[in-house]
Amino acid sequence: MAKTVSNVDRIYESLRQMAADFAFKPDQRINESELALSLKASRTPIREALNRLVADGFLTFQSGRGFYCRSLDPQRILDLYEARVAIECEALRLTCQRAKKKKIDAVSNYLDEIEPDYAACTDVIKLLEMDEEFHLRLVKLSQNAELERMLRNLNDRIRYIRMIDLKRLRSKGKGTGANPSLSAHRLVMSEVRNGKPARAEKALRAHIQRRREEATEAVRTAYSQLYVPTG
Amino acid sequence: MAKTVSNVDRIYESLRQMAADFAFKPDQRINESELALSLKASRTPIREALNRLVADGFLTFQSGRGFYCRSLDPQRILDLYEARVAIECEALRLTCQRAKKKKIDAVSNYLDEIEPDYAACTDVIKLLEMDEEFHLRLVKLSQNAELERMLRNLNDRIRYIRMIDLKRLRSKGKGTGANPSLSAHRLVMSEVRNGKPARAEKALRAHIQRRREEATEAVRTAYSQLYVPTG
DNA sequence: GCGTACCAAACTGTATACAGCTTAGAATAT
DNA sequence: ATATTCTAAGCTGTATACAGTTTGGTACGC
Repeated sequence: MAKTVSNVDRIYESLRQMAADFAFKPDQRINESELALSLKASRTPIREALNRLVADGFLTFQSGRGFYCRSLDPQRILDLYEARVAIECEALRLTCQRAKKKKIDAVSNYLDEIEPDYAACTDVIKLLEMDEEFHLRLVKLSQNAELERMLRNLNDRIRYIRMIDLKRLRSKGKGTGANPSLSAHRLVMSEVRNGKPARAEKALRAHIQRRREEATEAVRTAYSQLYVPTG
Repeated sequence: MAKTVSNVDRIYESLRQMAADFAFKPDQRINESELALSLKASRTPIREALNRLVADGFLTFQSGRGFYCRSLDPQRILDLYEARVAIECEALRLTCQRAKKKKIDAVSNYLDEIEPDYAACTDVIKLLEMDEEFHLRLVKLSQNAELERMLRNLNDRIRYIRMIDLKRLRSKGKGTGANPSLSAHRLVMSEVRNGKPARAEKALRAHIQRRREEATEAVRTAYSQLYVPTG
């Protein structure tokens, strides 16, 4: 009957969601009292949660001036994509070294399972969730908890831009049928199953790199969306 | 005349140092009131700092039960070494792609500069500082702020074990003269300068891997040191 | 018109109080 | 002796108060 989730956890989750979605505009000062009011709590737990978000890379903190939303700097976004490559490719390498065949097949099966949804899905958020889930499962195969932790953090911080990017892709090439990500995922898995770590890594690297190249444009779009009159 | 560093920053730094040095024993519950007394502050800023340390991976948090020191699990330490490989090797790859020759040479020069100190140094802490500084400069060459941030965090969390490891190496092979790390560093730099990313990566990977293999034994030693009667 | 000094409002930083939960230990029953 | 319940001490979670700082605006001097 124990309350497993505390108030500060709830607040932290809310704020993280808000930060991920850029409910705070880039470089905007964050008003603690306002948040306390809207989240129905006092400033103390709010500040605790904000501190965690600083360490997560969502916010920055200036002594005496409070918390600020992270800036939306194209270069920093590119950095995040590169960090993803670092984490995911090393995980892939480790996976090829030591993952059980059964576990690998399970991830391949996951791709098969979601394929109908993935192909038909029009909800960008759902789409991104499935994509992240695949990449996360892939990294989990490495059996390295730290790499998994790092990927989760990167996903959180890069999600907003990836969402913008996906929206752009959909609106541009709508009705093209087969999703390019899905086939890229399949290619990676097939190389892993065949025990070709170098080829798998190359495929994964190319897959992420392709998205990375669109990031700068996505950041531009994100700005315009964040600053339109109607939220 | 502005006070650039706040109280909570001071507390955070103190606590991080304590956590890195395992002033809190693995899995030990952390008493906030005690800390407040010893750091001469109230519980509020203490808790803010503790929350940051949770996000940094130094502590864990259980709702209703407070903060706990991270456990000292050999597997988790091995994970950290693998994460280092991920970060540093990708950084190296990026460095070979885009770092200016001048900047690369500067890091090589840094190795030359510290060589006398490095060879003569008997202080394990200083030695580790120089080693970390080299690896950090190497990652900085990649011009990726995120990779740099990640390496700093990993260094903080792995430092204690690396220190134990270095102590063991020194006591075992004392008076052997040339330091194996230094020559490994030189090899990496020389491959980078020659524009051989694959060979540089292989050398760096092997260098970190060698330390990783000793980590389990170092954890064992760490345990025995942490739990001896006299601190 | 431009820059500076000053003032008030707003906000952050921290201490403190207290309610509620957790936990360890004593007392009791089996 | 062992298991169980109860109790009290200690600790965490959060609200609130207030001191000190930052900030934006206004009045004044140049």
